[in-house]
Amino acid sequence: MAALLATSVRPTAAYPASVAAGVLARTGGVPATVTALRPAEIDPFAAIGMVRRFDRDTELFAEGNEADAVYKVVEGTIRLHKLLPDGRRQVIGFLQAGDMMGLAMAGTYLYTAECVTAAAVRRIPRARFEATMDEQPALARKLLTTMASELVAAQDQMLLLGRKTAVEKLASFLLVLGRRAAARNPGCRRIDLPMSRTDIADYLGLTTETVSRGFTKLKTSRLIRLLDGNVVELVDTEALTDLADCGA
Amino acid sequence: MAALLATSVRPTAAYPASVAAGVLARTGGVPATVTALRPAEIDPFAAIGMVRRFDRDTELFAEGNEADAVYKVVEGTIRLHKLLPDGRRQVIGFLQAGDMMGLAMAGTYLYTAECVTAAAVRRIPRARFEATMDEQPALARKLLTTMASELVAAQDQMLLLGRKTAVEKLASFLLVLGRRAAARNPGCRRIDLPMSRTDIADYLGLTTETVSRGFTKLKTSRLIRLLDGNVVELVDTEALTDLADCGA
DNA sequence: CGCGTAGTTGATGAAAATCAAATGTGGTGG
DNA sequence: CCACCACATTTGATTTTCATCAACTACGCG
Repeated sequence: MAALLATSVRPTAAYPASVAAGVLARTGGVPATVTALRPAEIDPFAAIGMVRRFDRDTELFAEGNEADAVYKVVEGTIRLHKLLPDGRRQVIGFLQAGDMMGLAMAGTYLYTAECVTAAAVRRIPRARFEATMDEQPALARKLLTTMASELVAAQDQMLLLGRKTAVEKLASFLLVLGRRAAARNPGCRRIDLPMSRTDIADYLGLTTETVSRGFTKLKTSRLIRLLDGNVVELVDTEALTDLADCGA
Repeated sequence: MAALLATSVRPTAAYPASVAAGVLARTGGVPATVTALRPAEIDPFAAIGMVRRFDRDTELFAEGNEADAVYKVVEGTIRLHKLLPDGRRQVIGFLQAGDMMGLAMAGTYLYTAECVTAAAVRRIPRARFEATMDEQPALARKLLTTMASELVAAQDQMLLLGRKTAVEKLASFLLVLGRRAAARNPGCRRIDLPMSRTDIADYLGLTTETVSRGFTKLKTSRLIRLLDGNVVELVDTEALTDLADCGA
């Protein structure tokens, strides 16, 4: 059960919020004019905090660190995990642009956050975060909705971890990523898998070997195709959904 | 994998909020004067909705039902679960007095809620709930904190389901219940287990047989004692914590 | 080009599921 | 009050799935 070595935080660049908003508009799929017109309504945090860039495998914060800030992913993929004392690891989730972390409201972070890919992350100091909520009462309700859907995702993951077989877990995982990809890019059946087999295994409660065998099985039965560059094509979404079963 | 039969909703009694507040004060450990003085500050929902009583094994709502209300448990134990099409069941959580459900903010409930014991539940229609949040902006922030700790619990449960062994799962489960019990009744090492072995199994991603063997193992190694009336005594909390490992 | 790591595939083992049966327990009716 | 019944729990035997151990292959990078 390999525990990834935690590297220290090494931001490769930092921008004030105004510059970063431009970065977001340019790199994201959203037209720059829209974000420029009413950034606060689209993202209440767009004007708060700094966007920092990090190399892949960099640790943003560790389980147990003082929770002094909330983060919002601007670009790249972030991995959250928890560890058992003997090194067994559970990946709690993979975050992409728009996802938030550190909202746990506890004194310390309850999981470790690391960059799966090079990433840009907006860091909002807790004091600023609280102040913003004081100014904008509607914000708490928006966040409540966000938290609610995170909770729903967590419950789906419980069903997956507790009751699904290895192949069902993998099919579910690919379908969820497929839906995320389709949301950004409608009709797209291809998904990027920037994370390693070990990451996937630790997310699904399996081993790398079992994940690998799962991919082979799905490939052999023509439900997916493995393309170059860690890209997977969902060939038979129908059959994958049957496998994954539930509404997750 | 036995799926419990869903019985229809059969409230055995209903009280207006004012009467129910009295019931709460009398049956709970909180002095009646305190709840009587400032109920809204202690529980913003104390004056909203109706408290209904239900028999054990009654279904409150089912996965897929229109989510037209939010609930707060007043008394008794409620079980939330999700099902796979083939009947495999995952218990998402056990709720006790003070816990809320139905906050998912989706159009339909995403899990089924059933009474483990006879229970009293305050039902807050969604419209009233939204209106109350409009009136009391601070409420959303309180709920945000509630949701955050639910999310934390869900993440701990992911670690449990994905990476812990059968006995570790059981030890963790007992410790969490033990902490809950101690919170209500400081120093208490005895916990009531109103739920069946099947419920526990479906909560921990195991079978009843494995849960039973786990109890036997913990009993034989003198970490717990099984008393009459589904009561468990945590004899060696130290050793149980070692077994359960993590901070969960 | 070769080294190192990530991923795949194969053989074996262990934990938990499944199958099966015995034992307890609470509730009901005689 | 007791006997009986249905069902929950425990215990035992066997099977299955997935983890572990081991080897090989492929890919990326210096």
